Amino acid sequence: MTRISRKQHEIHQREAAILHIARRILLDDGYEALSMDKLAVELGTAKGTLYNHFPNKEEIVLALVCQAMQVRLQLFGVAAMVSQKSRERMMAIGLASEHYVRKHSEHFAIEQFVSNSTIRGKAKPKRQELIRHFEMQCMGSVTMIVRDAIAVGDLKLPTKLTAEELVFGFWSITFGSHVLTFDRPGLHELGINDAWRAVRSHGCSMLNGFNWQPYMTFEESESVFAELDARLNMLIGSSY
Amino acid sequence: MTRISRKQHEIHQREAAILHIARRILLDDGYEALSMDKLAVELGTAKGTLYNHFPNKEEIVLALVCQAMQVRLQLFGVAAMVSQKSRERMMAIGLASEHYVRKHSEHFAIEQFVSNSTIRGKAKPKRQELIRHFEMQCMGSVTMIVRDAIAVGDLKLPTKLTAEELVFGFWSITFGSHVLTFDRPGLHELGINDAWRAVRSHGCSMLNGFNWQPYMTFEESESVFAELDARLNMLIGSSY
DNA sequence: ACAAAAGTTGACGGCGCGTCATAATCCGGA
DNA sequence: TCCGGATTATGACGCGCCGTCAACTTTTGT
Repeated sequence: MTRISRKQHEIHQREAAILHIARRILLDDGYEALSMDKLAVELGTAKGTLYNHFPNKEEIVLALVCQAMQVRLQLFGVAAMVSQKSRERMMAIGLASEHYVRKHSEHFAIEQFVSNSTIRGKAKPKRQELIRHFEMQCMGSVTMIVRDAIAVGDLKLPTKLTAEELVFGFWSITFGSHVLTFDRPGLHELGINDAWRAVRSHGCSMLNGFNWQPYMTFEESESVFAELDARLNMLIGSSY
Repeated sequence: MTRISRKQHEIHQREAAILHIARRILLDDGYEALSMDKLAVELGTAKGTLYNHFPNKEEIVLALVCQAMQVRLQLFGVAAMVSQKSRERMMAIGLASEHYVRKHSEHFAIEQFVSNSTIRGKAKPKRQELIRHFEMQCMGSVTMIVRDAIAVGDLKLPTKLTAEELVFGFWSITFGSHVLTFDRPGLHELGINDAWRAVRSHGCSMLNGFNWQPYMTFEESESVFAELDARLNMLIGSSY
């Protein structure tokens, strides 16, 4: 009995160790540097053993991606609860994204490795579904804010646009700018001094463009952002 | 004399042939399927010959990326001339992006392969500069529209935001949504029925959020988009 | 016509992924 | 305590890929 659980525990622990080492290699030396042989050596086992845990290299990376998406999802969940006012909740989602990219860049970076690549295709269907599930949950948590805003009368959907399509807009700008910020070297030299501030500003403009009440200039919104950020950090801190 | 040119011509032609074949393989079978051996076989020469033209595989792909960026740059150039009104010129840039992704997807797809990857690092500095140059030119052509708009009084920059940072916002939303649209399978199932329309709508909202004159509801803007698109297609057609 | 320069070739070294026969270890029952 | 079947660990191996290089062929200039 104790032996069964000991063995199973050991196996479970090793799975975590594999992911841990893999993440370190990915972050330190990039995707190219991650090889199964190296991983096995660092783990202190034979290569074959790795294949008892993961069917191929891609699954390891995608397992890391799943971890990352969970972290983001959690942040979004917290952000959605940070205020009663619909517009502030939406702003908080933006902040949560920013927080994720800046403070959990190790996760964001790993998401980037697989974003436009062939890696996804090599995963087992189960993993693909899982990833899709996280994506939907993430999107769902934001869509709910939009629906609430409409219900309360803070927002009216633009012509023939669904709530999801509106979320898509926010998703695009956040995703787009964060990707650009993150892996474009030297935005600074292009005249973009504070990309993060710019993104917040653009998000604010977009909400104004949607006529999402209450209207807010970016100056006004900055103190709100500060307040939301503080609350967000508190909630995140307490949720550990 | 004729022999000199014949030989040089042959070499030049082969370079084009290499790129042509490489593009086909990339688009048909993905990045993983592109191998130097295969390329050599399809080209009908020995592998070593490839290395007289390109120092490594990545350079081949990045040469394709350069071609792609030139196409985009050309489209942007045309778009910037499609109207006198600053806001319409900006809208045309959005349309040009859309046009690029939809009608020249073979180029856009290739840009995607290298977007967040290790490939860029393996290129020669010269190629890196070239890519950077295209990027700056692209951005510059849009920044100019913003500056013009400010000069004419159609637009006032938000607080402490540079013209480049404003362009960055547009770049983000366009880039972000197009990447999401392009390589996320089944946005449709997420409730996003017409992603292209949604992007145009969001761009419009953003411009309104910036108070870029003249103010336009998305309904109003749709006919403008149609008109601009027609003019764009004409200009593009005539520039071939 | 001929030698030097330029271009071509494909076998080779090295590396990475994933497999599989073999060896080691674990576990329940006698 | 010991045994035999089941589970897990191992690492040499097959295969495919990249980039090199010495040997070979073609082109160029004289």
